[in-house]
Amino acid sequence: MPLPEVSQFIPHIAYDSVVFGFSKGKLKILLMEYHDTGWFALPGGFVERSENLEDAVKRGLNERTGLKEIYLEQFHTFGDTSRYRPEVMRRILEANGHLIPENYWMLDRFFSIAYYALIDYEKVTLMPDALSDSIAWYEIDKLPDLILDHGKIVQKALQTLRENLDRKLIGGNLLPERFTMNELQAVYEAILGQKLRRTSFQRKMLSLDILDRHEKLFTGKSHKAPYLYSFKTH
Amino acid sequence: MPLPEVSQFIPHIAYDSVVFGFSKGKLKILLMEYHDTGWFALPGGFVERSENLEDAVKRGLNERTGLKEIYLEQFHTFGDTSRYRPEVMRRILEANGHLIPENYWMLDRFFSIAYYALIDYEKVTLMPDALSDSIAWYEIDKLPDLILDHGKIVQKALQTLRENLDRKLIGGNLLPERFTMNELQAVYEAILGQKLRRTSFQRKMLSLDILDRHEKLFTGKSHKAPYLYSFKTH
DNA sequence: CCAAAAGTGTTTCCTCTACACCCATGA
DNA sequence: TCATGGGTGTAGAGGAAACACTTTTGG
Repeated sequence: MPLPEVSQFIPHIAYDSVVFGFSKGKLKILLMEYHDTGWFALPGGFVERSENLEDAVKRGLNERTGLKEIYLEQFHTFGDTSRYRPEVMRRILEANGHLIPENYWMLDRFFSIAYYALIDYEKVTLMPDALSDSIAWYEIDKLPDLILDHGKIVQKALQTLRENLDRKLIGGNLLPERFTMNELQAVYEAILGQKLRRTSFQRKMLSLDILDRHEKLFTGKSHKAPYLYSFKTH
Repeated sequence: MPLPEVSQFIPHIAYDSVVFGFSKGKLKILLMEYHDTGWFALPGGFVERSENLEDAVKRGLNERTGLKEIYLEQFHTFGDTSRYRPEVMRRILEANGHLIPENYWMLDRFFSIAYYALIDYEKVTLMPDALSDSIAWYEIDKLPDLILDHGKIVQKALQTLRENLDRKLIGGNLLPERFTMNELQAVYEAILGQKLRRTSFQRKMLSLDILDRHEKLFTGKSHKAPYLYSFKTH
């Protein structure tokens, strides 16, 4: 695959996405590992000349996860000069066997507009891009070192997610359509990083009047079967 | 003054600032009026090649208000293609008597990183820039029409300000060092757009343990003199 | 019947609200 | 002494937290 031409994209502008998923009781995010470098990074990309910013982010996420409808939230734009480390991108491109032209646009200084996404872990089909060995899930508290300021971006994403937890009905976007109260509580606990009281949590969620109660889920275990819930649509 | 050269600035990237001040019981923001167009816009600018984003915003605000220390908060980046209206900037430049070169960089598509600032109205000395007739205060609910999406930017700034009102101790940045409880309440009411109860407000503020109480303020009016307060520095 | 987990009732505590009252000030 | 606005005391309403209790399930 040839190097992207600057004529296709807007120079100096990139996005990075922190994609949250929930599985086996753990909060996870997606990371790319670049060929032959051992370097990890957030999935990101560039904006085409006539493309809306948010459409660019959705396009990139669709290419890597196969998802069409994605819950997205912009949370910060990173524009410090300390992000300007042309040797990092140079090494990534060279490790892919590219010959880099003089003054190549991808080695310029970039401003990164950061988004977080919330997705249903089960619905994702991961597809690495041309520069990457892999794209995979990593537990939020067991991340490898990331390039540039991507570690800081993850921390800011997590902080914003916590602040928005009550205001924006985040929980549902990380679960399948129908879920038990226990599963929802596990999501909240994973995001906040602390245990919550079972009875208080249940009452609080029910009092918000945002859940529909459905049939019970029989698991074969010898105890009362929990109800399934879904978020109200309107 | 000659047209700025692209070599000095990063193309495609701009910032806009919503500068809040409080005076005579009203919440106000700063607007520029451009020469010979009747057009109003937020104070904004470009980022120099080796300049941190936030330093660029502070530089721009310092040039227009004379203030050195400014409370700044980034709240959103606007990147829709609908913002790309080169004829707007062309008219502004031409109204200033400039001859515009072919493919001039200021007529390109721009992404705008928006900040809001909170400042002490009394400390400001307003200075218009080269393109503007004036820079002046406008009451937040009596704004003229603004160019491009600047109206949307103001709305988003106000919304973010309201959401952050409790979390970030905003009130103090809009007042002088020392103020009465009544003045602080007036700031809150102006931001929220609604009346608050006097006694509840006082108790709430005091219970937060963020205020120091100082001497009384004697105004010569025939009633009990209110205490002056300041925000704790710690 | 038992163990385990889900769901609900109840008591307690704390906070916010509403309203009243007292205080300080200058005319 | 009065009018005005500032500050605080207090009783009641509302909601969160803690704990106990009941319910449901399969072994």
